[in-house]
Amino acid sequence: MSRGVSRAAPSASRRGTPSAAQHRDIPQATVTRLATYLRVLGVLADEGAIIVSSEELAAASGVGSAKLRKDLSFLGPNGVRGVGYDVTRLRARIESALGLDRGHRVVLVGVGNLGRALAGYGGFDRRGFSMVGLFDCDPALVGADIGGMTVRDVAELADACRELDATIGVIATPDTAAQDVCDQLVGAGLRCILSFSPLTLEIPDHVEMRRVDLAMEMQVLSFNLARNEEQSPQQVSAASVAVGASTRNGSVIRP
Amino acid sequence: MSRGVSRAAPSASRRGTPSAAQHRDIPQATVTRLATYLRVLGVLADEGAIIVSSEELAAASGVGSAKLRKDLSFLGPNGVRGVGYDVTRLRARIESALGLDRGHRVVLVGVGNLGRALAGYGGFDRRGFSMVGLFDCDPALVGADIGGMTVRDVAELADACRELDATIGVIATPDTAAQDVCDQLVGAGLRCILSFSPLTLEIPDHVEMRRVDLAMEMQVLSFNLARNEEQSPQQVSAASVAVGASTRNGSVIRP
DNA sequence: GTCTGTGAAGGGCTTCACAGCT
DNA sequence: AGCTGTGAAGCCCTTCACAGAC
Repeated sequence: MSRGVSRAAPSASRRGTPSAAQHRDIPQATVTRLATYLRVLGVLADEGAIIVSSEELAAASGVGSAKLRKDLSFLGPNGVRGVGYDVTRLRARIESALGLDRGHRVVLVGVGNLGRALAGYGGFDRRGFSMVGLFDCDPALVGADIGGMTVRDVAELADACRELDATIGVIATPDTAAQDVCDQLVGAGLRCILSFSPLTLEIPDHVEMRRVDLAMEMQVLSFNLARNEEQSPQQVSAASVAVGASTRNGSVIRP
Repeated sequence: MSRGVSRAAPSASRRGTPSAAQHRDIPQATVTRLATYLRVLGVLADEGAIIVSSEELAAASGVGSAKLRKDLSFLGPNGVRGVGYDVTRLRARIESALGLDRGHRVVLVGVGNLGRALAGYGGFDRRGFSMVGLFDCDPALVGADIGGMTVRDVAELADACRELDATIGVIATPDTAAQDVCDQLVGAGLRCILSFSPLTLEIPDHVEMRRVDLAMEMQVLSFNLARNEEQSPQQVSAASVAVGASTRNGSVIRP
């Protein structure tokens, strides 16, 4: 994930100012789940919930309640003992911790089917991201209007990133173009890249990159199936078919 | 991730027959990386590589060499000391371990932009999956031809799954339809589901599910950016910009 | 009594360093 | 001499159980 120079030193664990020990000490695994809690809280808020307990929020998020409380405790005290968490307050707290209150501006490169799916995905705006630029190298697509935005030529990419003040770049191009696009995004000063190419793209250490590899997800799924079948060899055991009560709409407090 | 009944007991750790201790004891984290190694080995094979060392394969995969060797050791001895790994043999070994040699048959529900991107994604066939059915509920889409396949009505889903002998179901529908489609897939006997809905879908314990949440990936990215900026406050340090030598095309042995 | 926040115990994964084979 | 395979040490994360606030 880092180009050259043996693994970026994992040192750096002493806090700079005692004021903002916000980000550093949160485990990576917790960060991933915070994003989940945030989404669930959004649903609860839409339903009009005001207070939610760790048990309820955990169930709706698919984790254990102890884990959830531990996760939230990294952000400092958030709830009221004997009562629960204030939905609105907790949401704001997590958003702030994840850095979503800074209004990220996203550029997307590659408007094939995947790119179009991303461009049209309403979930981004709702979660603090705004799509500010679409790019492609296909002359037939440049100038086209997709979801209210005009597709620009990828040749303008680097300049446009600066001009648009983009903070996140998304690569949804064919594999052959991925590294080149990546280099351009990095060259333009972007430090956050989300790639849908299965290739291991090379980036300098200061750039943060996440990769979503669709085929890989299926492969992991395939393995887990094999593992499960080993456990319960032939047939699905009757016990595991009997499902418990759904946790949808628990006893969340409403106005 | 499991519906009802407090967490499936994590017991079950004794091996059944000593013959096939293949699947059980492989750590989840290792499984994820095996999928990565497999892809990289594919590239190496295409380039004509015959033997590869742990150092080279690790670098191309973006992990440390010790970790790679440890990962591979879970599959038994695979290499030759003092030499390296036989590319073809190792590939076959990993494919077998991941259960990819059983020829998974995939049905895809929801052929919007995302669904189309998945249907047209060449990477699946190349990695042991074949798309056998496309479904949608939109009458305007049913009957349409996408990538050589005819879109069928989602009403036929359950029957078609059995008839097509599908082993993996992919949900690429809007959120509102996700749980319903999921229930149908489970009802038809599928035990492997890949969902692109951010919702926490409810499934019985014997079904394996993976979720890809695009907005969540961006949120995690956002946090990591914030963390990095705390480390090197204002400007990118000059040291981290200096990138080392690329590891592309190392000294892999060719014919 | 109820539900949060947290120290402590436990388990799993990573890293190290080297024994062992070619 | 070179590279794999692996015990052992260390670290991170999860889980448990309960103290503490309301």
